[in-house]
Amino acid sequence: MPELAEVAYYARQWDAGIGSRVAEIEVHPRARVFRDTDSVELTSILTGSIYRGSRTHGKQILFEFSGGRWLWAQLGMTGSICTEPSEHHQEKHDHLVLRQKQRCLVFRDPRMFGRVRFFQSAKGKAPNEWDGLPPEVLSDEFTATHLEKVLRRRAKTLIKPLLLDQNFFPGVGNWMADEILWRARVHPSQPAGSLLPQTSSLCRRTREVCRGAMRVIAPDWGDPPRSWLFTHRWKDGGSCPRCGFDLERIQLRGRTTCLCATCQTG
DNA sequence: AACCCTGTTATCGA
DNA sequence: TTCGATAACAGGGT
Repeated sequence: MPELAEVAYYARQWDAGIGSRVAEIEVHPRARVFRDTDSVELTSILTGSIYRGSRTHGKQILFEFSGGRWLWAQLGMTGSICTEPSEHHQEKHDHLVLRQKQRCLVFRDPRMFGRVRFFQSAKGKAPNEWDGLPPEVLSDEFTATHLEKVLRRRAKTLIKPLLLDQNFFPGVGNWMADEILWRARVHPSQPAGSLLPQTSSLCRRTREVCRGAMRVIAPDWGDPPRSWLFTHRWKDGGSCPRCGFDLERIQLRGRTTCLCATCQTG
């Protein structure tokens, strides 16, 4: 489910618990979401700490707790983050429940493609891995020059699968990639190297879609406007909001890709 | 009942 | 080395 802006939305869901103590923790210790961490250690060390707040990087979420304790979450396909009332009973897919006096902070994920990792570090210092993440699309480092290097380095890779590569476009997921290519009028199966002449427009569209998604979705999960491809892409018989031509769905690297064959050439 | 899925990773082979 | 195809993960919606 979640891409850049949805992830940002979820990251904020625990905000009500900022400054409050985690009195008790419930985990599903065998859950696949803990495959890279020790959930027993997580439980014993995190209990009693105070929730400080969250930050995101692409699809990654980092939750900070007092005493240099951190939870790093990825939502996979079906992960979500919410709060529940203090009397909440752990549900089937609630893999992590942080109980505070006034509420519960919950990580939920039916398919368990998501992941939760526990880190400890010097106070106020994010885990080392966090600093090694690639430039975010909406950061100043994500320039046309930077994008050009990416297109050259992965010249033979088809542009759509490349856009889904989190090493280069952190936060971009399936619908955002389609939206970017539709706006840039680029066919998703163009090799990245063939798009060098369009680097600056591709860069602009990429940033535009990310910024737009953050504006519309991140604050309160708003619906994107009808002018976006997004609202038409899943409907059978959907048509291009720009030219009215029938939208097409193809498979690329195993992912459904929606495009307008009239607007997007190549 | 069959097929779909806003994600990621390992493996095999060209 | 790089990249594509494929499967696997696991559950819910249509």
